Amino acid sequence: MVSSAYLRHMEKNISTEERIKNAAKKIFINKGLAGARMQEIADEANINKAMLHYYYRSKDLLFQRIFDEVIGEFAPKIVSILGGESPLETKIKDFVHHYLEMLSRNPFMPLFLISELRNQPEHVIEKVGIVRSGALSRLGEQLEMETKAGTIRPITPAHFMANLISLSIFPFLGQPMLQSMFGMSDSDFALFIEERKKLIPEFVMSSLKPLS
Amino acid sequence: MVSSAYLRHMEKNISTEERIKNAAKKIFINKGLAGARMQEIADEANINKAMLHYYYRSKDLLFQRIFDEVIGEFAPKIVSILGGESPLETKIKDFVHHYLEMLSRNPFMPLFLISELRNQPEHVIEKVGIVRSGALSRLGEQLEMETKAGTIRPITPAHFMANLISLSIFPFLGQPMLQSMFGMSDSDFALFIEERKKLIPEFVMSSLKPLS
DNA sequence: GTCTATAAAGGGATAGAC
DNA sequence: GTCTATCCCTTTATAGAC
Repeated sequence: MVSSAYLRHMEKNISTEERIKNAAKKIFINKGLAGARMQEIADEANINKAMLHYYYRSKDLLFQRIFDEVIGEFAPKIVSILGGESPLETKIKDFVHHYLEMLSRNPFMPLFLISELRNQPEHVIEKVGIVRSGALSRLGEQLEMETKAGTIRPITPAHFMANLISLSIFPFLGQPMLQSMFGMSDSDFALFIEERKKLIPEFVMSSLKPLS
Repeated sequence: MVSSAYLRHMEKNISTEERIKNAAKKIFINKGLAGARMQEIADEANINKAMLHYYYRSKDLLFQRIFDEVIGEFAPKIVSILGGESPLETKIKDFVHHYLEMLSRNPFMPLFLISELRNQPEHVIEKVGIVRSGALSRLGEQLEMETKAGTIRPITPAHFMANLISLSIFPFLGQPMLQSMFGMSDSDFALFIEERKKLIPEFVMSSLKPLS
């Protein structure tokens, strides 16, 4: 038996906790751990500071929760796309399409992840599970197989991944720079990213094409 | 007439000011504006906190000085390489070689610049002078000319620059990630970057090659 | 110019009433 | 669960002696 008082309690509880998490995510992503202020998070969530500590005990714990959650949204897709059974070209297209789409909605996520990643790289890699899952070794075998078959030029998984990730993610990191340099408005930039959905796979594929 | 007392004074003055700047650069680059502590900078410079304020008045002013100076080291080379008269392939090679070399010595500079750039994008672009100098328009004309001559596929300057910068700079931003993912030691990573000096120009050139 | 001591502000965390 | 008030440590900045 569940009392209606209990239900009301849980509703409010969930709602406040969610509000805090959303507020904290926004502030942390924009300012980082060191730059974020508990007061700012509280204001964003329309509650007072004491509530933050009531629910999450400390700034560090709150941050850790947010950080892990963001990684959880960001990472598993990489593993499933790259570790899957699709042909190389499909993987490249899927990867680029999925991430440009996602980053268009969350353009500050890369800077946040990369900044804070430095403080706990091993924790993150473990949490992402890209190594543990074997996705990388399967990708490596795929690259090796295609090389032997003569369908692509030889390339190591590290360089392949570095190229793919660089081309997809960096433009969001350099967005202010690119917009200033080329006088792009926000909608220009959105169009620019849209173009890259086609351009990056072409770019990567043609660089892999064997020299005839 | 310049007294020897004055010279001693200036020597010490320059020396202390330099020491502060070097210390501040190191701390700011590693921790960012919000994460850096004046005490830490003072310790690094082997002086006391009061000196920092004596020379630079406030943390914000000290930061601004450092930030501008770092940009001054980083940026002009881009303008001179890309805005010059060399053939496209030479520009690509020069760009990649110069920046991978420089970033190998200063691997934290990209994160620092990109993080803090968000707070003052227009100031930076003006300071860099890449637009004002006309380097970008000259590069644009060069791309257009080569396209008309049929020596390369059509590409906009924005995408060209985005590709080149992404491939060169991102690996340093993602260094912890790449090292964890592929189990690279520091010297493995150095070798990885060394390989990219050849790989990136090949990669970019082959993607520009007209479809036969 | 350089130091010690201290003021002043900022910001994370807790106590206690409701 | 939520609020107000407050503690207290950290950090920036200044005063003042040398």
